Amino acid sequence: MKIMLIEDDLVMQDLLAEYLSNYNYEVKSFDKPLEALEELQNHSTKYSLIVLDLMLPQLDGFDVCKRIRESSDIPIIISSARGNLGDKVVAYDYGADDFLAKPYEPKELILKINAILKRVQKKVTKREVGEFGIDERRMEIYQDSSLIELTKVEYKIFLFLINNRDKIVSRSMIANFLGDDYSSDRAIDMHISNIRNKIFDDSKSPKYIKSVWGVGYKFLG
Amino acid sequence: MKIMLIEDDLVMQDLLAEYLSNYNYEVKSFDKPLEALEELQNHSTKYSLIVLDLMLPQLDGFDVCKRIRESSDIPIIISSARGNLGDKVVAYDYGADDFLAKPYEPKELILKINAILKRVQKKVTKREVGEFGIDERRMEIYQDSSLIELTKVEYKIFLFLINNRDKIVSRSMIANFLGDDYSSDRAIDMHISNIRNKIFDDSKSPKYIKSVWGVGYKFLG
DNA sequence: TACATCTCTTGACAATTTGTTTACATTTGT
DNA sequence: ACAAATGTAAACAAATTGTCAAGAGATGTA
Repeated sequence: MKIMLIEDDLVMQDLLAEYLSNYNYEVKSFDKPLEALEELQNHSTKYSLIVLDLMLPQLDGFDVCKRIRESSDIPIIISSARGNLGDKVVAYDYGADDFLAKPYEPKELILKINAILKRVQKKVTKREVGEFGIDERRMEIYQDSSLIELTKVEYKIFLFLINNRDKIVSRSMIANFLGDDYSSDRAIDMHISNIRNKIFDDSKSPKYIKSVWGVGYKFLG
Repeated sequence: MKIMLIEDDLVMQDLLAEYLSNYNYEVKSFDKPLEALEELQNHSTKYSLIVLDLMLPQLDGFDVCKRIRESSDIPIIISSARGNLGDKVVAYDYGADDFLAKPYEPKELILKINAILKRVQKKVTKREVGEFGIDERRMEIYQDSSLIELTKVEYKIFLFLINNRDKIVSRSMIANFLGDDYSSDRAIDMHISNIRNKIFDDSKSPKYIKSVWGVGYKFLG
């Protein structure tokens, strides 16, 4: 589970990152909100939750919150030294999911994170797309309620395709989604081929994964 | 994705052009607004977005904004050294999509561009032109709600024609639109011929794609 | 550690699909 | 009628994809 931490106080940043990592959360910290926003543009799906500090340089924290909401529904916990009611109201108004007044016990943060993730997980985990069932928490995909035995990379690619159903997804988008290291086009083709086999799809007359010549692949929803 | 940059400060121009190109945006810069307007008259469909600086010679930036809006809906981001509220209001009033007060971080510009394009993309995807339905996200064109199976180049050419409906489009404009490498006139004719077949059009008495002798082609809307 | 096993990537090449050119018939404008 | 422009079938060239098989990399286990 990956958490984005936006906090300009570097000491605080380290502290929280360390603390959260003890609870098996992977933390990526940003002290510059613009960089955080940029990261979200490209890799928003990587993060499960954002912890956002209000006192920031460059940009007002509320603004950051608003901007995140423009393109994503990731849960946001706002932390601020100003704990007055007005700030809280504004924060919720801008789409924040919870508010934490500084100073706070790290444990409080963990509790809130757990609570929110639990709430959200229930909603997000387990979905149905056509005849496929997706259980993100278990990293499992079912076809007509029977489990498809996918490897990790296959799972990720298939999930990515499903999440972009009917949209064309280029190989470089897939490679990018898989991580920062670039897989070759051929490697991705191979994964697609293997996935197709496992879901009994046929590249010539595909029912699920269509090749878009010269562009990429498309999951037919 | 191509962006038009209207900015009279040449240093700034270069800086931004370079920066944007790092984000895979192709930039065409203009320091003279009149030239920009002229370019838009002829090739407005090439551009996805305009970044317009207010402090310009010859013509007031607001005026430029207004004039662009007379003939096109391309998103406009206005950047200006005067960041006061009045300017902002006027800018929005003239149809600008966003406002950026100088000095600003290039990153902010990127974020705004991404945000706007995303917003617009959603709206633009799926349109109807005559009996044709266009779904740009899926890269698909339908005729009377049945899918036309076009190749990549055919798709691009047909889209280009549709986007210029009732306007005459020369072969060189098409070649230019396709990319930097030039296709021969004959090759384009061939594509047109193939498209015509797929949409059941007849070159002799065309219902959709008319040849304009000595000039090019025209999509009849 | 050493071994078996599973996973991922790569090279290679055939099969396929797409794009361009050639060649010639046809049409158009003067 | 003539030259220039267009239409298109067919041949050709180029690009992309599918997948086998081999090997590199991980992971688990005795």
